[in-house]
Amino acid sequence: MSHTEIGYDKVIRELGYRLTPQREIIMNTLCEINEHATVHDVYQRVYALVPSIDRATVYRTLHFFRELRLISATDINGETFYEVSGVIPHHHLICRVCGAEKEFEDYHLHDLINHLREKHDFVPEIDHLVITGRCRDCI
Amino acid sequence: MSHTEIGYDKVIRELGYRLTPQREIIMNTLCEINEHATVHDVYQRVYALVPSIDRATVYRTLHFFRELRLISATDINGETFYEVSGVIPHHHLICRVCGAEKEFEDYHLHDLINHLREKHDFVPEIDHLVITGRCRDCI
DNA sequence: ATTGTTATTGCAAATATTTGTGACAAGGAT
DNA sequence: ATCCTTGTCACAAATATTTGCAATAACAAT
Repeated sequence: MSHTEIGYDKVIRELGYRLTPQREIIMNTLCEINEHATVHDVYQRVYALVPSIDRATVYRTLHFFRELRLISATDINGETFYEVSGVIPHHHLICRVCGAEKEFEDYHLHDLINHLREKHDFVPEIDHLVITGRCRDCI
Repeated sequence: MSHTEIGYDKVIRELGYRLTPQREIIMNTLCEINEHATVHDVYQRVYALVPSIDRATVYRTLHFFRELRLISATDINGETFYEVSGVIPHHHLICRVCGAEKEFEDYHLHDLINHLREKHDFVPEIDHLVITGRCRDCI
């Protein structure tokens, strides 16, 4: 997921916010990591690059990006993981026993999403769903 | 959700753990609140009842209950809410704009769950799903 | 009932996260 | 290019959450 594809800078500016070096660096970092990362992961990389950037800024920026839906935040077992929102959302199955992780594609949710839209007047925005359970080997 | 229905004490003992007054009080508190509550909510009530119980114990106990799946933990906008696991799981639709909250019943997920079980060899354990999006009034 | 084993707790210290604030800088206007 | 407005940042302080450890107490065995 390259940041050039996203056009996040435009989104930020069009909403009246400012594109700062800190935000650029943090977004680049998330793109480089290219899988879900914790605040700690992000800060570590950012610090290696520009040590003057404060932890609070990393926290605030990740919250900020999430609010704009530029990234997704996912709670897995009490820990929060951040990831750049892809063009097509994807989701995860995680085994509670062995921890195995498996992607599953968004179209599996289409029926559910349509149903909620038609019968419940609700438009779901499911950027990154994580479903825990048991995988084949742990049933 | 009354604690007598759950038989949580048996679950705890059968797994070799111990039923302590602290655990009883915290479980009772969750049952009394009877909707999703934050750590803060729980601690406040517990403290009013037995001030000697430490915050750390509340944190640890909630994690412990969750691990045993006696309660569910749900992340909503970065805040964690705990709730006693009901006999029949239920889920929530939350509007990102106005915050309106609406329950939806488990059977809406049955197709998805069956699909994941049959085609992906994965048995989902979805205790308490929260889907954010936009409600009718905010579309 | 008493004893022994060890899971659990309270306390304190460590770590993680959020928040207030003055200084700074992004970006629009001139 | 310079000036203004005000959103953003670094820093420090406040709060929230986790962890290490010695003392305690559940509960199984006797």
